[in-house]
Amino acid sequence: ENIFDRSRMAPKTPIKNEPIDLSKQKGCTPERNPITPVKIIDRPQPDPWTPTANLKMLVSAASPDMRDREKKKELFRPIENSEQSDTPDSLQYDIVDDTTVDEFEKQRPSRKQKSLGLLCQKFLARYPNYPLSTEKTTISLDEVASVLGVERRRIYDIVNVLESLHLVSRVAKNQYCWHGRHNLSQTLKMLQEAGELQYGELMTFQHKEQDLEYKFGERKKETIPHSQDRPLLDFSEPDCSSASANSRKDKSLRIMSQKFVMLFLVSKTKIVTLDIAAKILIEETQDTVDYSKFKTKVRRLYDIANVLTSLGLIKKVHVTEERGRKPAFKWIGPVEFSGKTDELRGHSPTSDSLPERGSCAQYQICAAGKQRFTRHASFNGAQPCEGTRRKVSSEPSSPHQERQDEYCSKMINLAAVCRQKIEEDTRNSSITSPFSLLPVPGDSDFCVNPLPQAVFPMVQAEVPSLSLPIGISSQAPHPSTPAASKTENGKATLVPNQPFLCFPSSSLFMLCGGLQENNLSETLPTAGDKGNRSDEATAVVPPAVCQKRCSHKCTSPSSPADDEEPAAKKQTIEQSDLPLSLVVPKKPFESPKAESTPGNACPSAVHLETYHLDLASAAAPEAASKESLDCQEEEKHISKENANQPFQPQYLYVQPTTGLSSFNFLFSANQTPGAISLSSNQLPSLSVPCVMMPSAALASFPLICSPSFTSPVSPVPDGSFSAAASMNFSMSSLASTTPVFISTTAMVTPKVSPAPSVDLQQPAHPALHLSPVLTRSCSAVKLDSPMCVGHPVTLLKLQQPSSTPLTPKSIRPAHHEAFFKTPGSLGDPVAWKKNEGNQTRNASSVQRRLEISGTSPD
DNA sequence: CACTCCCGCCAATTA
DNA sequence: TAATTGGCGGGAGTG
Repeated sequence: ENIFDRSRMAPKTPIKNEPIDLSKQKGCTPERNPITPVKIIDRPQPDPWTPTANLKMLVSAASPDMRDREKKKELFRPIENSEQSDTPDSLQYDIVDDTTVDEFEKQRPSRKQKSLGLLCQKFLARYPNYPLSTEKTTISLDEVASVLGVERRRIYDIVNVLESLHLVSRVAKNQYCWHGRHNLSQTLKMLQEAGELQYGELMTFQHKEQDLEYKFGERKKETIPHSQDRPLLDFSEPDCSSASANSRKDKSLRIMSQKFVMLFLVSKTKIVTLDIAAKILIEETQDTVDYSKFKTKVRRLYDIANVLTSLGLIKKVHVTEERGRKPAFKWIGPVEFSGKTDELRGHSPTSDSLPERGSCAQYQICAAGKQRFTRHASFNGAQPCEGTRRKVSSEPSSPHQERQDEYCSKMINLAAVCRQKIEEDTRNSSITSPFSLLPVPGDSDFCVNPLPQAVFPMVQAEVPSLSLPIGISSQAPHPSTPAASKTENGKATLVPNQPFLCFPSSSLFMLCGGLQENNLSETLPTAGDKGNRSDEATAVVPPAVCQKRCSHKCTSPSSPADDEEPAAKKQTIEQSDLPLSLVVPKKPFESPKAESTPGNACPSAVHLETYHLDLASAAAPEAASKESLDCQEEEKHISKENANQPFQPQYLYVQPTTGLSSFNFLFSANQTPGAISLSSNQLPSLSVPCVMMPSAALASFPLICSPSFTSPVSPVPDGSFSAAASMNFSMSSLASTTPVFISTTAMVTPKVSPAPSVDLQQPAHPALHLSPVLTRSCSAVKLDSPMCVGHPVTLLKLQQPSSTPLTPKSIRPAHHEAFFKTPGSLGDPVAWKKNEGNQTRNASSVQRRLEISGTSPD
């Protein structure tokens, strides 16, 4: 019977008949494959496209479960219909169905004919876009596979993407329920909202959207979610998905698909380049990014894009950048989604759940698979771009703002991703694996002191703030591997005008004074990283060590408080519930500061995170240091005195940990007055404007303080140190390997004795790499002694010359461009490949990823 | 050669 | 334990 059906079909769309790959099914003998001798040769498999082959397939498919037989029959009919419909869609493809293709073609179906997009079209043709609500259409994978003449694997690809958009839902093994597009708008709306939360914030700063050719321009809408919104997103229930849902499955293709769609929805231009999307996705998913990962992501994106294209949601385009033409996809689906939500919900039960799922999906997704890492961070929309951008631009060479913009946009995206991750992690941690978050008390190796109040209360409403669960933030403890710290090149550079410091290497963070008058008392819990998946590693690391480091370096008292950890955990957990709600000021950020400083205008949202240290570098001293920072029981008070230059943004740089997957956070120190205050208080959340940067970008940079700062960190009385201490980011860690500087912005006062301060403007120390951009006036000091306590203002971590082996590239001074660029932007994948030195971790890896152009500052 | 992305191995999950 | 799912990446097809 089947055969007959098949045969009928065949005639209709001979061409289209895909080559069926029955081979898998059973031993189909290579019977006659007239057509593709080659393959045949290779494999004994029969050629699919022949009717017989098809029959075989069908039979084989059917046999397994006769159960669906009837259904199949039904299905088949539709299929026939579908075929006809198929072709039309093909429009999207340049390819054009060459339906005209000769029969030869038929025989040897070209790749295009076997494309996933085409297959998807056929698949879709089988089902009505808007099925009657009354009738539920079930989809049998076996059937479909056999009917379409493909392996099931391919069907999974399609179904997974469709499922991410809720066009179908899995009801049982081998069974999917077709919902059609009724809920599509709702789903998209949800995704858009979610996307805005995640990515949209970033958008704020793209004022320049115009420039962006293809970047994401995001909407700045005020839509920024409030903490409240979160609940919506809440992934709280992974459940939503069908029973099986939680599995890793939620992890990849489905999630990736949703995120990919979100990018489009959030993008002003509605155009997303593949590489950017891939990077974003990678960031989310992976700690370590390497070229192969990138390639894999791209492959997956093609898969997804093909399906979305078939759905008529996107189409392929090319964006032309300076670098050249890049493949991209443009959203051609609906853009505005008025709230139809009602409808959505109304739909089938499965569908009902959908909305939730959709919202949560993203988060869930992440959460699902990865508990291994824990990161906590929350951040709001960032507005950093400008600052960042500027910096970048500051570079002498890069005149192209456009690019920078792009970078910014990319970064934004990345940041969003990071945020998402963090959230997820947080969630997870709270939910599932708290441990991951916090080291077990016993374990605590981390120097981190959980600040009881890790949380920062938000001070200023104006600034978009994030609230982090305190615990989370506080926890930073994880064993950091000293090695890691070493690995880094400590390059510290100060950038004139820019108040922030960057620690190139992994674990550093910077605080910059410069807060405005407001005294910010910050407790930066940021450090908390925990051992991620590498808990083990962390565990391994003897706490003592950490402490040592801390103590040793950190003059600051901060000691890893193991004890605290428990508390921290608790907090964390609690907080987790809290969520990382993002508080976003609805207003666009216009912090006065920003205004004041044109360049830096972007107010940044603060992102706090807790990273876990890289496992790899088990002992990340830095981490410790970070924690230590937090640790500092004291709250850090950073007073910003520089009223004068209120606006220069100051950032705290948090070293990216693996968990973060290479993101660096910069917290702006100087916010609008009072904007940031981190108090040791229990405030669960902290709102700080910050900028998040892809670590990669940072990696290459040795940023440092901006001299511009006139007023150093608030001189906290003894706190100065304390301040410093507060800042102290676990200096210990820093100290361990890399020399850190803390200095006021203007100058580095190297407390560190060894090296006298360097003149800012000089590029400097050989040791340091100053990015060209930075070059302006940067002062870098090398300190042998890791820490400089005295000045609260800036910490610099200098590279140690030899400390870690750097790859040549890593060594290179990064361009300013590099700074912002995402790895992908950089271009050569090749660079990525380098990652061999995993140990170097993020920083190194990042650097590798990124191509840093090597203009060495020398 | 770069871009696409098919194909199918094989691990993770489920039943 | 077998079957279902689906991550993943080699490497082929296409331009």
